[in-house]
Amino acid sequence: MVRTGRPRSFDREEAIDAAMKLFWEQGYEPTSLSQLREGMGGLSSASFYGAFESKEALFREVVARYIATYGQSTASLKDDSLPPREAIELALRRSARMQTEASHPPGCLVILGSSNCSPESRHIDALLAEERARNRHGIQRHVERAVAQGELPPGTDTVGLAAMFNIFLLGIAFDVKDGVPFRDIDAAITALMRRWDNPAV
Amino acid sequence: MVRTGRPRSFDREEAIDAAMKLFWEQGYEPTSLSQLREGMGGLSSASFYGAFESKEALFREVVARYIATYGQSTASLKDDSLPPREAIELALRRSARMQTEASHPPGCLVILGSSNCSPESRHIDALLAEERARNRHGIQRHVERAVAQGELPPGTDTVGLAAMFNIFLLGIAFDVKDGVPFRDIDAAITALMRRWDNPAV
DNA sequence: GGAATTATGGATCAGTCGATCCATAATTAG
DNA sequence: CTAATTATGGATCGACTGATCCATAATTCC
Repeated sequence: MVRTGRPRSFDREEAIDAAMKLFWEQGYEPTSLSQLREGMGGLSSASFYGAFESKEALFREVVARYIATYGQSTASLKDDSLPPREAIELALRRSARMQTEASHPPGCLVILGSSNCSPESRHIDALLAEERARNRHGIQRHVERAVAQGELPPGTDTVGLAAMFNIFLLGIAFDVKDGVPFRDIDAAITALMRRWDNPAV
Repeated sequence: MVRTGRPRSFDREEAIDAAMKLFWEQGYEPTSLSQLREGMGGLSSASFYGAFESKEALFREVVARYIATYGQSTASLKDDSLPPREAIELALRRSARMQTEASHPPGCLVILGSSNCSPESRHIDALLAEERARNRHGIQRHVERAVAQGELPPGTDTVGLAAMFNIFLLGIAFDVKDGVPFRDIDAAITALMRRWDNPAV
C-alpha cells in the first residue's frame, strides 16, 4: 500500500537515531527543538511537527527505540530461564560494555535521560522510572529465585542484596559519564560478583 | 565595621538555602530565575542580581555550601586517620542517611545537580565532577591503604574494588531519587560491605 | 542637615523556547 | 488532465529565558 502525497525528504528512522544521541547526551529538557531539528538533518519546524507530534512525542519514540535496542543489555533481568547469578552478572557486564561504546554518548538514557527536570516534565521522567522499576524488580526476582533454588543460603537478606545490585547498576551510568574506563568498571563487577559467592547470610 | 547604604530586606543565607533546595530538586538548568526568585522569598530581579551576580554565581555558592554541610557525609573519604574499611562504610551509611532525610529533596546535589546539561553549561557540571573525583580518589586511597596495612590481601585488585565502592556510592543518589527507602539502601550497604570481608583476591 | 552608598520595585531588554500557520511543492488516485 | 493528499520553507506566535536599567527608598558618614 503506497501512501499518497508528497514524500518525506528525510529518513524518519535516521532522524530518530540522531535525536536519541542528543537526548542521550544532554537529557530531555536541555535539548532544544532547534538543536534537534539541526541534528536530525536540518529539518524545518514544519517538517519536524509534520513527522513528530511534539518534542515529548519524539522523546517517547526515542525511549521506546532505546529500550528495544541499547536497553536490551539488561534483558537478562527479565529472563527467568537463566541461572540467577548469571542473569545479574550478564546485565551488569553488558550494560558496562554498551554504555562505554564510543559510537554513542556515554552512560544510559534510561537513567540519565531526565534526571534533571522541572515540575512540568515530571511525567516524562515517570516514563523512564517505569523501566528502571522493571530492572529493579527483575533483580529482586532473580535474587529470590537464587534463594529458592538453594544457590544462596536460606535467610539471605534478599532485599538488601537485590538493592545492592540495583544501586550498582544505576551507579554504572554515572561512573561511565564521569569518564571511568570500561576495564575499571568491568573489574568492579568482578569484585562485586564475588559478594554472591560469599556464603555468609 | 557597619556597612553603609540601604540594608538588604531579606536574609542572604536563607535565600541561598532556598535556592539549594530548588537546584537539588530539579538540577541547574531546569531551575529558572523566576522560580528561584520566588522560592528565595519573592525577590525582585534587581534584588537578586544585586545580591548574587548571576544564576551561575549563585549555583557556585550553593554548591560550596552544600559541600560544606550535607556533603560532609562523605568526609571520611578524605580522612586517612580512619581505618580504611570504616572510612568507606561510614561514607556510604552517612550518605544514605543524609540523602533520605525528609527535610530536603532526595538524593545528592553533587551527583544529580547537573546530570543533564546542554553544551553551554558543561563547565557547571565540571564543578560537581571535581568533587565526585575527590570522593573517587578518596575511596581508591583507602582501598590501597587497606592493602598496604594488610587489612586486604596483597594482590587485591584495588582498582576494581575501589571502582565497586564508588559506583555504589553514585548509585545511592539515584536509588534514593527513585524512592527506595533508607532501610533497603542501608541493607544494601551491609550486603556490600561483606564483600570487604571476603578474603579471596 | 547633606552626601555617599546600597537596595528595591518595576519596566524592559534581546534571545530563545516549543509550537502553529500558510502558501507552495510533490506525489498518488481516478 | 484534475482532485486529493502529504511535506516543505519560512514567517510568525505568545511565553518565557537570564539579565539590565533607572528612578526611588533607606541607610551610614561627616
